[in-house]
Amino acid sequence: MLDLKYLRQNFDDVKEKMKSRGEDLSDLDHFLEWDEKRRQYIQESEELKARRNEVSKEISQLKKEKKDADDLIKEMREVGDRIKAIDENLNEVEEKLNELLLSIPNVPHETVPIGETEDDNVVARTWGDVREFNFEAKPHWDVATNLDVIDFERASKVTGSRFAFYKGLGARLERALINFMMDYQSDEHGYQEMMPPQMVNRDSLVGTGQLPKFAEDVFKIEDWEYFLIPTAEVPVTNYHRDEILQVEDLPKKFSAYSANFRSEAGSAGRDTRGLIRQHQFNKVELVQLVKPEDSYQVLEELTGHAEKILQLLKLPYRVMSMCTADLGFTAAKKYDIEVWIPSYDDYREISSCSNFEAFQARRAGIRFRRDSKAKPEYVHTLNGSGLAVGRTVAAILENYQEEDGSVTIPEVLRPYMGGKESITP
RNA sequence: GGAGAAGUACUCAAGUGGCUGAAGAGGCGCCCCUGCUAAGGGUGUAGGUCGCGUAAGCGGCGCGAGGGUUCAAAUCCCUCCUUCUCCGCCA
Repeated sequence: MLDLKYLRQNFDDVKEKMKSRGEDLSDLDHFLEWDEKRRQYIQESEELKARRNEVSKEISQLKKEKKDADDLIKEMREVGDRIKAIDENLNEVEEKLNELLLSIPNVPHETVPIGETEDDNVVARTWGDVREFNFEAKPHWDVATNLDVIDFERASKVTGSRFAFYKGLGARLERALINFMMDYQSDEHGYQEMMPPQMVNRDSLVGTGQLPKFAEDVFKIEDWEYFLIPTAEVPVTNYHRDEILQVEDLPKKFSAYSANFRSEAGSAGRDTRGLIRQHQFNKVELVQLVKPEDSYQVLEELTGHAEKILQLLKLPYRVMSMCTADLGFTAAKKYDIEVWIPSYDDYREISSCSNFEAFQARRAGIRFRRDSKAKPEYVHTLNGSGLAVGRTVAAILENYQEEDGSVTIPEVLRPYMGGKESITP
């Protein structure tokens, strides 16, 4: 959410920047009108309320003196009616204004490349050498099925498409990755470990920006105002919702493992095979709440924290700086980390690291005070996957496969795999 | 799920229609006295939000949340949320 006053004062500038995101701007046109109306209603209403407060004291005085106050009471009855009418108008326009504000995406940072499609994303750096196979490399779903470590078929029987059973060493590998990532992020990068609720209420999803605009992407629990989380970002960022933090508490660094649930509405037919696009997947998420002046440096650090995991797993990747058209709704700047997936003969997103500046903090009411006398300011929020576990498994199965169908276990994971060095048929 | 109790400022807490636009205490800030500690006196204290204003400032809202009754609500009514106690159920 953008700041009301900021939007009022920089309306044309914001409009221009929205254009660079490829946003439909028709909604924006009412803003100035509604904003003006709102303030007009507030003034009228408050003037009457001040009068009512004053007269109420007079009435109280008169009553005490056993004098007649009927005229004043009658007058105030009318004033009360007028206030009620004005407040109804006010509520109406505030609702519209709020809805509009909640639907406006974040303003891109000046360092974000301008672009019109995902093809305009910029490669920031690449790491590692793509392996040359001297045999025909298989896609991970074949590798996994042949090793009997993942069962997609029975998952569709038990649940439906886009689900998987991990079995045996496959399940162990998934769990090893979760533990390795969690351990590493807290031990080496100073994140505080969190295990969040995996369902959240509506306010939390509004806070991080999934609602109201993207309701079709999240699963809602029938008969409840609860939703399955699409990412641990939601519960963890909202942990401090509607709070004022002390400056000494910043930065807040949280790492959280959770399952993630996404309806993948609009993705029918894409990545239908394998682990790449599931309705449920595991992810370790990094979340930071920081002082505004620190957030861009922290974005670089946090991206590095995610990259480090890929480096330790020795999986080749590249970092993409998302262009204005591919930023998503909430980010002011975003890096996607893409891991090499041989069967796609391409890099695929495995982590997404974003600086939201105050966009989420304003929605969620997360503030801090620089000292005991200072006015509260909004924190900047950031998050990034560190990493998406299912896609990491896919990358390992493919990049570490051998001609005999076995898969070598990356060294750093072996302590988590009971010392095993490979998964064999 | 059933029965009951409670949610008031940083904390504890008084308060059943107007002098509570929030007593009192603790804590915290400032001042005085004393003075190596401790004690005492005075004084201030919603750290929120919105509107108007260049500003000083003025005003609205604000007693868990949202409605309602009333000239006037922390106080009366309704709905909801949370916490606690007992019972039931349960990994």
